[in-house]
Order: sequence, then structure tokens, then C-alpha cells
Amino acid sequence: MNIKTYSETKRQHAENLKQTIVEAAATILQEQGPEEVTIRKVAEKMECSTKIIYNLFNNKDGLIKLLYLEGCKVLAEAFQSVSKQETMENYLRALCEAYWDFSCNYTNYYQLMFGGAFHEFKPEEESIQATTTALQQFTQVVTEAIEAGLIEEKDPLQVVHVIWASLHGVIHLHLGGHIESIKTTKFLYDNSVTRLIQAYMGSSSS
Amino acid sequence: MNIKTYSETKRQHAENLKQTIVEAAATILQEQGPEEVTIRKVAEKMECSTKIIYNLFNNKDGLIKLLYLEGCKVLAEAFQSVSKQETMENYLRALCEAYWDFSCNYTNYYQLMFGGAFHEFKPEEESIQATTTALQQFTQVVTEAIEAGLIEEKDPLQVVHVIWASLHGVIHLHLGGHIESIKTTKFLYDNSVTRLIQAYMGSSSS
DNA sequence: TTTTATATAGAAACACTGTTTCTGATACTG
DNA sequence: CAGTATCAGAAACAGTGTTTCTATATAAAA
Repeated sequence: MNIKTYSETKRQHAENLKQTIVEAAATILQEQGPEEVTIRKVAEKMECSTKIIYNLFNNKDGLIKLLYLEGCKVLAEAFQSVSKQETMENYLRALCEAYWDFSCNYTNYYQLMFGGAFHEFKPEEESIQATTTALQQFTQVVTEAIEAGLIEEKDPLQVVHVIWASLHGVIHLHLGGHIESIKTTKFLYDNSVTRLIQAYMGSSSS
Repeated sequence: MNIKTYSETKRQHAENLKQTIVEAAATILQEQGPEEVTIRKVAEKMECSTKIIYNLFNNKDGLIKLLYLEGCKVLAEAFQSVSKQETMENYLRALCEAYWDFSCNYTNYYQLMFGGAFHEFKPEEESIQATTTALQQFTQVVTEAIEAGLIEEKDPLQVVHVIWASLHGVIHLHLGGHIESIKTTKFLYDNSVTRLIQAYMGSSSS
């Protein structure tokens, strides 16, 4: 075995270790919340020094970034598991419902990704790309709706962003404690969804 | 001077000191951002021990809470300085614009109040009340619009919340770095505003 | 094989945070 | 004036992200 293959195995080992650490961090995130994800706690769970984490991920942001990407995967899967509906309007509704469910079932991931839990972490190119990928299901439906003439607006990304922002706004105000009861929040959420679909697809249906 | 008046002067002095400390904290907030508002930095600016801050405000949350209320005042004033428009639609548009301006001109306040900058701080009764007061201008216009038959929905608070959440969603996604350029963000914001007004007041105007 | 070089992991330290404790001075009470 | 109680200041505690130092273990060279 020459030098190339050696460094290759070492690189692989590092990559495996990296993945295990991310999984440990993800466990802490889900079980204890974003603010409990600390380098020391992850190191303790891995039974290793904090230094090894700093060697693999440059700093905490490097670890948080991978958790962000992990969250994007979970969100993407949530969207993908939505069964295609008969009408596009219903499909869009179902996707909005899936987004809501994601924020409920993976609240700690949601906080980390979109909640502003880490003021130090700002998504860069790769993270934004992952977010776009996660929302692709959404974009796809909107694009098709535009092509089918159900939505007048021409830029699908713009429509997706407006919808996303509305849904996020309700969820985030709730998570921030500005809308107290979950029941009220869900009511507002459904209201927003209806309002959005009405605004974008209003001229055609019913 | 009897005991009553003495303790009264002492109480007043404490109240004055409290206000000065809040102002010092507010200065740091505006000049350096939310994460720079630390007990030690405030104490340094006041040239006093940290203990005195802990005596007046129980903990950091107590101080943050007052900054939150301060921010509500600023927001309320921003709304109040909006001159009444001819049509209610335009008035609503102007209020939305004022909310945008507030998030731009007082970004650090916005982060503290609605950005989730302090995961430890959750608004309680008084803070929520202050928020409602700040948004009262909004509620007022919506109420009038409902009474005038311009908006079908009967519950003004619900309408205000849906609008607020939509606007907040766009702003917060931008502050979180998920929508990159400010230009794109403003475009989405205006789009949301138009869409909201269209959805709520669509059946009447032009 | 022996020596040299390098990489790296672990412990401890640094600079910061919110918060508490201890102590000494100051100011009210009897 | 003597005693007491309050309260501000410094220091300490427990935590954070991050860096430095050192010893070891492993790879390369002789």
C-alpha cells in the first residue's frame, strides 16, 4: 500500500468519525434542544477530547452547519413523503401541512435552522443550496401550477418565498412566545394557507 | 421626614437608577447589537458593580424585558407617526411600510424583540400586552375596515396576526440569512403586502 | 533497526458569559 | 454613641467557545 491509499484510509476514518460526531450532536439537539448542543457535551458523549472536534470541524459553526444540512434532509424527506394529491391546490395544502408537522415534530431542528437560535451561525452558499433543495418539492408544484395557468405570477421562486415566509412567520412568532396557544397558532396557520392559495390561485378554482 | 418618605425617596432613586441602566443597555444594544448586551458591559458603562444590576433586575431577563418594552414604545411611535391616508388600503400599506422601516432602522431592537436573539427570554403577560399596544394602530385600521365592510373576516385580531406573521416571516428569513439581498427581500415584502391586501380587501377596490 | 520528524490527542489554560457568595463599609435604629 | 441591617464591590463559581502546550504515537529516513 502506497502513500496515497494510506492517506485515503485516514481521510475515510476522519469522515466516519465526523459523521458519528454529527449524529451524537443531532441526538443532543433532538433530546435537549439547540442551546444544549455544546462542544463539551458532544465530546463527553463521544468520550473524547474537545480538540478532536476542533480538528475535524474548524469551529462550532462547522458542526452546526452539518446539523443544518441534516435538518434540510429531514425536511426534504418530510416533503417527499407527501402523497401527490388530485388537484394542485390540495397538493400545495398538503405540503404546507407537512411544513407545519416538521416544525412540530422536529422543533429543535427548526429552531436551529430557522429560529435564530445561533446568532453566530449564518447559512452560506452550501446551506442555502440545501434549503432550496429541501423546498424543491414546493417549487416543483408551484412551477407546474404556473405552467398550467393556475397561478398568474411568473417567477416560481418568488411565490415559494412568499409562501414560505408567511408560514415561517406564524411558526416563528409562536416559537418566540408571541402567539401563546398552539391551537390559536394552528388556526392562524391554516388561515394563512387558505389566504395564500386564495391569493395565488383565486381566479380559477371553485 | 418620616420613614415613609425616606423609603419613598429610596424607591424613587432605585427607579431612576433602573431607568439609567436601561438606557445604557439600550445604547449598547443599538450600537453593538443584542449579543453585546452583557451584564458586565452594562455595569462597565455605568461604572458600577454587576451586583447592583442584579439587585434592581432579578436577572438578565429582567433587563432584557425592559429593553423589549422600550422597543415596543419605539415601534408604537413609528406607527403613530404614520399620517392617515385617504383610503384604508393605503393606510394599511403605509403601516406595513412603517413596520419594514422599523426593522431596518432598529434592526437590533427587532432582533431582540422578535428575532429570537435571546433563547432564554420569553415574553410574558406584560410584554405581550406591550406588543399588542404597539400593534394597536394596525388593529384599529383593520377594525375600521371590517366595520366599513371592506374586510369580510370578522375578528380583527386574527387578521392583524396573519398580516404581522407574514411581514415578520419575510424580515426574519432575511435577518437569518436565508434571503440574501436586501433588494430581493424588499421585493418579497412589497409582494406580500400587496397579496395580503388583495386577499383581505380584494372584493371591493378596483 | 534506530533515529528523527511529524502529526495529533489530551489536559489545562484563556477569555468570556450569567450568577452567587463573601466581606467590608456605610447608613439607619435604638 | 453602640448596634444592627443593608447593600455595593471584589472575587469566586460554573458554564461557554477556543487556543496553547506537551507528551505520545506513528511515519519517514538513515
